[in-house]
Amino acid sequence: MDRARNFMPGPNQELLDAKPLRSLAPMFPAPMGVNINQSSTPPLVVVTPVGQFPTGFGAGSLPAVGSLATFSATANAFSPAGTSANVPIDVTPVSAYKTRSSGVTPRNDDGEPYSVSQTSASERQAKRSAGLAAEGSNGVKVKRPKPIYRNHVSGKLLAFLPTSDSTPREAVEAVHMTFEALRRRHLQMDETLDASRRADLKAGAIMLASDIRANVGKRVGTVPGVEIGDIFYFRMELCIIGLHAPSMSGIDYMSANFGNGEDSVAICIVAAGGYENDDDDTDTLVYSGSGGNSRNTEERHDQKLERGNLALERSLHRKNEIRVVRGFRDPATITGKIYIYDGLYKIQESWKERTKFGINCFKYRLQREPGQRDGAAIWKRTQRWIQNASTRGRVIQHDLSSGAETFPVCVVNEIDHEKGPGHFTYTTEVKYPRPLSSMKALQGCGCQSVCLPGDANCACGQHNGGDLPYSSAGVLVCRKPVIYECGEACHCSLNCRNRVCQKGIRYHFEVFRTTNRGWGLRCWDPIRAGAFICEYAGEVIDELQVNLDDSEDDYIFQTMCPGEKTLKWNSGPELIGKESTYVSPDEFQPLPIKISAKQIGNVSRFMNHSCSPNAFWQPVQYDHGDDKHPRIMFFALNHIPPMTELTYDYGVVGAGTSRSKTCLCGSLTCRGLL
DNA sequence: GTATGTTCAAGATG
DNA sequence: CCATCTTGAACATA
Repeated sequence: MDRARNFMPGPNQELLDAKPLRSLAPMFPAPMGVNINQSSTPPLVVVTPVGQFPTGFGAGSLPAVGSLATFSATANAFSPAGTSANVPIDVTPVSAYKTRSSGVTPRNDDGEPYSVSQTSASERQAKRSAGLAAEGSNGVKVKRPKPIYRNHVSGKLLAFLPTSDSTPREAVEAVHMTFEALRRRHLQMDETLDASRRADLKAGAIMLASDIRANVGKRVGTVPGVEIGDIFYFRMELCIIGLHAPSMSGIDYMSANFGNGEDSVAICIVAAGGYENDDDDTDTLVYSGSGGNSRNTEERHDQKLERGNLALERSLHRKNEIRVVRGFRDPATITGKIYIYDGLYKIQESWKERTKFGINCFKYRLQREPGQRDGAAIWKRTQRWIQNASTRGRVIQHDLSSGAETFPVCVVNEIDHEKGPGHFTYTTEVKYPRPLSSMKALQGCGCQSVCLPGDANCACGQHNGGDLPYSSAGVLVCRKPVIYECGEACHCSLNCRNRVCQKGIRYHFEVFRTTNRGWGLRCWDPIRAGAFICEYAGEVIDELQVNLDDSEDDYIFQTMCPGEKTLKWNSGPELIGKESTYVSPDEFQPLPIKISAKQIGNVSRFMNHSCSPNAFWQPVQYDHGDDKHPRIMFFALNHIPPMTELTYDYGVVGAGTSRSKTCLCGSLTCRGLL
């Protein structure tokens, strides 16, 4: 529908021509003047296959690989040295590390150099070709090409770094997960020392000093690997993935050469959501210009038409697309803020307005480009459902848990006429074959009131390896073989931060009909990386019990080795110079526990497999001490936007198992079988 | 709950 | 190349 417009020359043509210089677009065999980045199609397909990279560029530094088969092979048989050995790349030692000497050594060590991301590689390509500017007279000049640093911290491979054959989505995810790992780790350390809590800034400083980032350089339009609906909790996250560069300012803009001189255009805004306008209309947005507000030393004054304000004004006339990140109050978090990437908008009009403080301020009305998938609209919708569950339509069962969970678990089918999942009994917890009292007891701590991080006398802290596993916000810092929460033997209160999973589900789940994978699980709430999601409830199968019915296989949980994305979630330590806790697939030790959710279970039994999952399982103990049969808890691998299907990696099945099935996860790095 | 003050870093600018 | 300026978020405290 909107497509025809993309091919028409219009007032924005020069800008459209300018754009591909800074994106992946030149690699497409596209006719001149076609705006490739303009997403009239949903950005689900925005990922660029690696094969798009010309084999010759970058001084031959990129391998001429790129088939998905190649990637799956490396993903399956991951070995750190082997993988990186395939990635020769020009390495520059990291020399700056803002948090002092702790981590960085020049490249003198045994580890292999590692590629930051293909996005950076493409940036280099873009910068090299920028001089040629063969695309026409309107090439955008890159104003300040920055050196591309390679990161090499303490001689260790950095946890989540994408390889050169990562898709843009994987590159962004990898950078983002690295940031989150660093942030959680620094928060944990800060809380131990009761020091400053700006772990977001610390993580950001390390990321930028090491140049671990995606989509370096400014661009108009979509950012490769960033999808509409993606959620964030800190401004620094937007910065390191290349969505919105300024760490504070709400307006990101760039200068460009349009053939007839330099001009500035706005490229991204963060609408902080302070001004709640009409509820239902998420497609228009009124944004206020910046400046003029009173500062400590200055008086209030009228806003001036300069910098960001000027760029917005120029963008009104150029009619270029502007990315919009919308901030909302998130009632679920204490600080209560969440940022949602809402896709591309255009400015319709601007005007001056006198504020209540009596100063003139600029206002801009933005209209969302049609044909994009919902972003902020989903947030508004799910928040409404959370406030009043009866506003959720298409419900075929209002509470699958029959009141067992704090919040009802509804069942919806928007696909076909299935009436609901087959019968089972809902239970909130796993059920052991033997009474808990007969199992080995878990040791407890003697802490009064609550356990505190850094308390050497807290037995639970010591049991967990010295640190409490959760931050004060209840977010898991790092994967571990087992996590020991405080339990009955502990003297601390139920408010202790070391009691998370035992408090049960805190989200509004819905079981929904998928198009091709039966029933699936998703959530109305946003879930931040590291947050506890749910337990795998069911019956623990006694090892003595044999001859299981095959039909039960679909609902059996076993601790099989998950893929790389999950395994690397525990790689925070080496980022701050501590010993890596990475467990390679070779070293992976499965637990004997098997849980069947065929007869009894909870929402977890509806979680489908994905080779690129957003959740992972983690053994947790709190009501007994038998480490071979822990409870299995699911946590978020990365931030999960509302209404995103929750998936985990079912793991690699050993050869000769009758259980292998064709995988339908649809991930670009799908292993094919499960 | 909310009002206010302090501190912070990236990138533009001169 | 470097110093200065511009921004408002995040959080602590009142």
